[in-house]
Amino acid sequence: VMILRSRFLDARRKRRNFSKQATEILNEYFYSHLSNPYPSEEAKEELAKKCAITVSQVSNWFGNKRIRYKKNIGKFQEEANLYAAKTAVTAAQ
Amino acid sequence: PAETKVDLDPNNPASNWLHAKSTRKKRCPYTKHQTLELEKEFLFNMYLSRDRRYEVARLLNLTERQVKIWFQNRRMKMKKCNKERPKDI
DNA sequence: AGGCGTCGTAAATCATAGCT
DNA sequence: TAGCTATGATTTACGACGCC
Repeated sequence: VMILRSRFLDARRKRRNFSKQATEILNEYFYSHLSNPYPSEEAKEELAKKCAITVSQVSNWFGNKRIRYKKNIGKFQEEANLYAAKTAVTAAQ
Repeated sequence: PAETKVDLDPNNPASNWLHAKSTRKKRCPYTKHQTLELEKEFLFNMYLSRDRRYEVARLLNLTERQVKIWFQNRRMKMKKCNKERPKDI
């Protein structure tokens, strides 16, 4: 039991960056909802499923993204353009 | 979500989304001792009586409001932990 | 009215993964 | 590999709203 407990706690402690695909999905949502980047609970659940992460992790990601974007919009301009172009292409199909 | 003043983003129209009020107190991390004592109290009871809150605040040199909010946050944390770990070990 | 409850969040801070 | 920074998670502090 103690071993399981410590193994579980270690697993929680060891943060891993999200996969490239997951980050892609989250960014697509963020930049296509830039005027109101607040996903509903349902949207969060869908994103969580698509990204294979938890709803809490989705909430954390949006919280961090909103504040960091706001703090330095210039730094994210390139990224914003990239995803804007991408969704434009998707929409054009 | 909260509603506040106009954004001071002169060049970016994209972010109209809001912020904390300017009157908000800056977050000030509690000391190890304060946190430890609060945790001990929480272990004893998750909800604080008015008298107990006054005592804890006095002992830890926090305001009663800070203690009240700490307990609210702590309960939310506990709820979150329980949800993400339904299987008990 | 008034106080304390939850819920969702902002903003600061922490911890460390993962580059250079 | 030593730093440094980017990134995910956690910690304070509220606003909005609910129920006595």
